[in-house]
Amino acid sequence: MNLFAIFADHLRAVVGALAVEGILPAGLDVSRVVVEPPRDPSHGDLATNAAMVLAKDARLKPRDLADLLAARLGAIAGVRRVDVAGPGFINIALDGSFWPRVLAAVLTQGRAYGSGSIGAGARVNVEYVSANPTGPMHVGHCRGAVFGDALANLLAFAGFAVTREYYINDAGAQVDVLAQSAYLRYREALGETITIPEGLYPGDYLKPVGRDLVAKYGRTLLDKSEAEWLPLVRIIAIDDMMAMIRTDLAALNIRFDLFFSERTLHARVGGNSSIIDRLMDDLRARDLVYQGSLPPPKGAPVEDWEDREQTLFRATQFGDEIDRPLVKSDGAYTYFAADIAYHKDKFDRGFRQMIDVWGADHGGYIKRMQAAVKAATAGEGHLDVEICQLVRLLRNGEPVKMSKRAGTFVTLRDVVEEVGVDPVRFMMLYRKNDAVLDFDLAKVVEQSRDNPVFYVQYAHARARSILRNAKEAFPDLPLEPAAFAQAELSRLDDEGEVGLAKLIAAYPRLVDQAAAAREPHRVAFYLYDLASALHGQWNRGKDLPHLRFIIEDDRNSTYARLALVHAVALVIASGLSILGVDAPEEMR
RNA sequence: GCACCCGUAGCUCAGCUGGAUAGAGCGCUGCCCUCCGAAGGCAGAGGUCGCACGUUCGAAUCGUGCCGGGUGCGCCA
Repeated sequence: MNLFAIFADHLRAVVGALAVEGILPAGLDVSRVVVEPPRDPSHGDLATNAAMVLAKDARLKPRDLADLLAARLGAIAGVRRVDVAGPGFINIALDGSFWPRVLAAVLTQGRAYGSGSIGAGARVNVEYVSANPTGPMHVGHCRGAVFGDALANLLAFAGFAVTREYYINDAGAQVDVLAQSAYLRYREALGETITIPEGLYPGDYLKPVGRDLVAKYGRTLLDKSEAEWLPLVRIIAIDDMMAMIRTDLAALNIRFDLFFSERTLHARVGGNSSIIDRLMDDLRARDLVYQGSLPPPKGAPVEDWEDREQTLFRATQFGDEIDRPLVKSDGAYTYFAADIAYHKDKFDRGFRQMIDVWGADHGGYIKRMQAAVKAATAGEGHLDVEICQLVRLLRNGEPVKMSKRAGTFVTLRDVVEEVGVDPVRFMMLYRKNDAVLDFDLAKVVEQSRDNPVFYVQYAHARARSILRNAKEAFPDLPLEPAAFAQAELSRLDDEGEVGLAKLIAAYPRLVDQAAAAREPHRVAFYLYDLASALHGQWNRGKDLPHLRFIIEDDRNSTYARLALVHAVALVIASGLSILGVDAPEEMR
């Protein structure tokens, strides 16, 4: 039950009816009409810009059109008053019976409240993390992982059919380096003293891989040439790295529907052409690939630039700034070529909408990838790319020093173990994804108002606590969700109570908008507001005892307020579950 | 040199896709526990929305140009 959507429908019906009657021209474009909560609550419950947006096409003055619309809107059941204000705003005030109806809907729908409006079951593929399988995940991966996961949750809640996908970069040179590094650890596990040369991965996390290789192959790999052992070692190493990454992700409560291997794109089984080969054939057939050379970048001089003929994709035809290479000088495909094939594969698996979550350092690749998707899917596929900016890790305001070479980089697991999943997830989402984020290890575990994670969880715990206490005061009151719908909700007429009801009524719209904008942080900020309203109402009961949620000698008012509290708890729990954060029964 | 992101209160940030008097936390000042969880709440002070033009009935939001910060810029991944 999205109040704002309902009134948007009412409005379209009114405009349609006026057109039928010949009062307004037919076919007015209502796409810019919005129904939203007015910024100032004294203006009413709903506001619309309809008159101002439609005035020009209707050939009426905004105020006159507003009067016309207002008269019709005033006739709708549940509407108490309609005003025209300012340049032509239409403000709608609902009568007191309306908020109880919203609450009743929440209590009936339970956790389904707010879900499923805009997705309409459309399939969406969300690809995120996709960290190289060459080591444990570090903090840098954390934000993209949490953002992608929460975005997927949000879209699923908004009614999309979401597939969560991880792209394993297991085909490039870096996994050969991984295999070489693992082979050294294998020899080490067999008793040799090793030194790890520059360019290989020095981390201790490869020692277990060495032991796994001994367990599987004994000493037999020692006699083989590199060309022979490398593929064998590579498989084990990648499997072990992916197992480690899955464990890291599990620590953040993140799971994927599909891990897609880049290697499968390159594979030529039984002498057949690979998926990338077939993509290239397709692009060539449509004259989107050619042999040519690129101009050197202007400005910043590139050392040892040499003009070179290469295989290029006509990215400029699809909005990119320059054509992009698909084949390396050694004849292998570029990462970009594989990536095009991968996205084409997603499209062929039935995804018209694809969302990729990338780190800030990949911002320069968005245009070429979108161009490629357009080209490879003949314009039918659509790729959105969400960029997660850097995270600056702090401790009490001081930057945490990290150096990969010194082995002092902080892993994702370190952070989760130090502060816990909930603070990590919430704080990573309590900022727009395209803004740099400061993450202070000391502050996020503080249990105070400074810490929004705690503040929101506390509101939920407080609501649950009220319900527990009510059970003692009124042992015979039925506190099951369904029974609450029988409460006399019209007793909720205090402004603080109505304020809470209005916030609850705004939740479905918020979900729609956050999903459409791909912005899970809006859910986090909304929850903060809702928590604040609950804490506020609680404290009003300190000064004004008749406003307390539990009134010992007023069973009916208590019951209505418990229904409200229960609805608040439901919505907080719902929002937190989108963020992947726990909604605790009590704080410890 | 070019592309993308950011610039809002002393600090850290929201601002509902162009609406009405720009909001919150921290910090500062002053209040509120014999009372459902004070791990909380209320009030006050504090802003030329980086700058300048432009579009519009209406701009923090859209366009153009500057200024400042970040990321990236032929075969790597």
